[in-house]
Amino acid sequence: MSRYRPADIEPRWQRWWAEQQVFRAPDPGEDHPRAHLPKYYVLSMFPYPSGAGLHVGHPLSYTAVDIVARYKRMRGFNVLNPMGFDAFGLPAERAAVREGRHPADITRENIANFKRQLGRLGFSFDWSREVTTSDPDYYKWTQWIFLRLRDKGLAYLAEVPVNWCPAQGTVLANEEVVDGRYVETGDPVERRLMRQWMLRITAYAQRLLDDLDELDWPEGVLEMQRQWIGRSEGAEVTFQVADRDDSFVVFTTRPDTLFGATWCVLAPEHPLVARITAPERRAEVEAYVEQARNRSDMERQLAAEKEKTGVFTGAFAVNPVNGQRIPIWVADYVLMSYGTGAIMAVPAHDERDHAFARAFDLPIVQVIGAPEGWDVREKAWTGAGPLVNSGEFDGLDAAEGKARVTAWLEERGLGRAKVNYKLRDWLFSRQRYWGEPFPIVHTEDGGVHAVSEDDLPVTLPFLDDFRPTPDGQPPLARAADWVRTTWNGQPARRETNTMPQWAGSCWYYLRYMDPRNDAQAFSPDLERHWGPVDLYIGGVEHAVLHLLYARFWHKVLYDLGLVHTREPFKRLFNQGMILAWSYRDARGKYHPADAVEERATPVTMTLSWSGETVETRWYVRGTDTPVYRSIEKMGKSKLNVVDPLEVVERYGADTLRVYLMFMGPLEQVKPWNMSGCEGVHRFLSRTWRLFVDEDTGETRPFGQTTPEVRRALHLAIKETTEGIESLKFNTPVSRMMELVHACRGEPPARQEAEAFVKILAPYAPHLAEELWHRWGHEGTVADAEWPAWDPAALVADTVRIAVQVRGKLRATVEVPRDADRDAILAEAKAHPNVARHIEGREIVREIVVPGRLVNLVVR
RNA sequence: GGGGGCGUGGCGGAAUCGGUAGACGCGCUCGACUCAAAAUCGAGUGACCGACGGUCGUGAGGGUUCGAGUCCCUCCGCCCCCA
Repeated sequence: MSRYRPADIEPRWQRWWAEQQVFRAPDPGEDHPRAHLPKYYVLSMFPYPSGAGLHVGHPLSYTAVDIVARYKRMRGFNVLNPMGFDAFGLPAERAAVREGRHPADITRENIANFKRQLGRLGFSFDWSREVTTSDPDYYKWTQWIFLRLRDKGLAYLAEVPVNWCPAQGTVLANEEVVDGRYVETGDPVERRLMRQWMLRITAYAQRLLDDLDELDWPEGVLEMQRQWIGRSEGAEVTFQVADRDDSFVVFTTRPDTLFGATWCVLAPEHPLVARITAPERRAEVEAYVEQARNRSDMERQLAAEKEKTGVFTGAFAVNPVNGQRIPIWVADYVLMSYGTGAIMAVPAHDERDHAFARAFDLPIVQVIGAPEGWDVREKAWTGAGPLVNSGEFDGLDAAEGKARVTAWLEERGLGRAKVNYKLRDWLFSRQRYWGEPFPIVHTEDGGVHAVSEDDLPVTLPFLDDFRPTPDGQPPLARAADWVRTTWNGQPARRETNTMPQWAGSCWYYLRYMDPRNDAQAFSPDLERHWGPVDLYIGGVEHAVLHLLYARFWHKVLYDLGLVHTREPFKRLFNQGMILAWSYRDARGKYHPADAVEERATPVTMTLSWSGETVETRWYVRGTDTPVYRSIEKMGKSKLNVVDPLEVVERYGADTLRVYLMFMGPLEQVKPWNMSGCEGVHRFLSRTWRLFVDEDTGETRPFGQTTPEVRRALHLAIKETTEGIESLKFNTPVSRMMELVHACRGEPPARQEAEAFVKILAPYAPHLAEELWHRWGHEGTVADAEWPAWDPAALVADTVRIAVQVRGKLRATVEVPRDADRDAILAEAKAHPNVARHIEGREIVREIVVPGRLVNLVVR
């Protein structure tokens, strides 16, 4: 072997790591040299094993996690770095219907493919802890946890509106419905009430909000979670319906503006609507309610931004503070699922109410003092000010006004202070086959019963048709023998809904701690040892739902005494998406990157899809068809997906890993550029050549370490150490490149060479392992001790000082490191170009920043 | 509409307790080696001008400062999340 050939080196070490079980994380108490070390738990969000296999986005976060894992291990930690598969889900079920195969077979094959691909990238996963959410040994415990939630009253059945597609005979997820149609087929979708399992996550709203404060998470994610939970403080106010013995409750964050309420609005679904609507208004109200019924909450709110719609019921309410009769309207921007499904409108001080008042010519009464000249009939005043037109409350500020009005209502039993959350309970059932069955049976008397723990797991029955039944029941209803069962001797039917894909990912990080336990979901002792996750890396698309759901389950388990921390993930980090060039001809047809070429002469083309005219130098190879080049998200349809194994075949896994890190900050969105791999590959080849004679293939003897190399090395150690700790993986690569350049082709002494290979090891583990063993080490470089940098080695004997005259750079001078102010100034002024600029002028100020610069201010 | 993030060479990016803008890499140019090519090595590479010097330059405009990519104000554009 002579040249750097990753194809020879990498598989060999991958095999060796697996055979030696180098990355198996021993449990405490095990007879293993690493068992007594302090733990460090790093976690990559586990993948959904899609049929498309890995794309370069997967190894991006896995490499970052792997670097941290290997680094922490070298720093003396017993590192847990597991991997598994989030294997239930719709795509496998769809593929099964399409291909006439079973989702379990498809999933098994996809997982095998993922593992084969992952195995080629040199990750230090502990595969002995692999979990798959669709495995009965795993979902047995997902079902078990569901029963614990049910025991605590956190799981219940409720009639809730779902997206029902009559043509497909199935319920659809919100994201599958756009403009009231199924996105794939265009079939109409309606809202239908169905009996569904719900999880009472709202019971944990305040804790989910409060405990965010203890987390080391990106600010953006914390903020998204806070907004999703959506806490607001205000009051509930009871309004009597005029001339009737009926009342309704509104939630408002502005009880201080109650005197300015000039009408109320009920949600179309509000039960009172039918009762209070005046006979002459009935037709119009019913038509409006019917039309609103089939729109999702989000659509309704979006539409309300553009145009206000609503109808008057003909009924009036009595404003409890001033006895005024105010009209009751119905409008679809008021949602039954938020607050109480009813609001009071204060147009003078709320922009949405103001727009509504203008649209329907409703009265506007000012109750908060606005700045001089502000006309609330023209524009709502939403700022602060004293209460006016509010009887005994006049003159109070907003905070006191809120408190006093609320207290007034409370004394009279007309209202009370209330905290409201946007967060809703979690719709936890799906009408799908490929998910966890509920461990629930229904008896004929309407009883709902948990399956006994001894009978878990409730396994999925075999089916060969995964469509809903013709009468609209979920696919599991097709398994008649499975559905029919008994409970305490009574005939019973199994629940035919399944759990959503989120279920399995709510607790997988716990199963990794004790993956083969068949008596418990996980042992509390092992959880006490390994938990919580120290570092969790994954895509920002899971910023809200997955992380909120997992936190919720964790808190429930905490309350059950099964986990010892309030939060599951101490530190969170999101990797940015990797984009890629795409090439489209004028008609919009995509061409793959290897079918296009760049030419010297630009040409203009008009893009049929946007009408834009653009200039391009790119053509379909060998033709005169110009193509438009742009950076887009990777996608099969765009023919711009980069397959990591293709990179591995061309350059090796080490190159892929280093390039992924070198591209830029981990969290940033950035485009893939294959020729960037070239540069990284050159760096690794240069490193190889530094230590291996290319002609003979022999390991070269160590040499002398020059001061320059020593300095570059310690700079690289510092940068790498600090970079990995702070998850800035890109600049350490630059420092290592500089180190190799500093060597000028001559190997340094053993100590420096080994230190270099140690810091390279987390990034390019195969190359590092190869050199480590060539130098006579028996064990893995992953067990070597992380090197320390010597601060004294970082400073050079002389420093270059910039010399500015009036803030403009005029020269640089080299001075001894310890030169004093006068010496630096003398040296600076002596420079001919500096002398030229200060000649004949008066120096009014001399600024000296030691080691940095001199600025001479002249007049 | 609300929240978060980002605008730096031909490209990815570096430098933010204010202190030489463009590290490192890609690309490009030139040179060495070679019959030649690949590979490798070396030099150069922000723009402009009267080039050992100078002017301009970090989305645009203004401000603070001896000094601003970095701090402050106004504006423009892009991305993500939510409504």
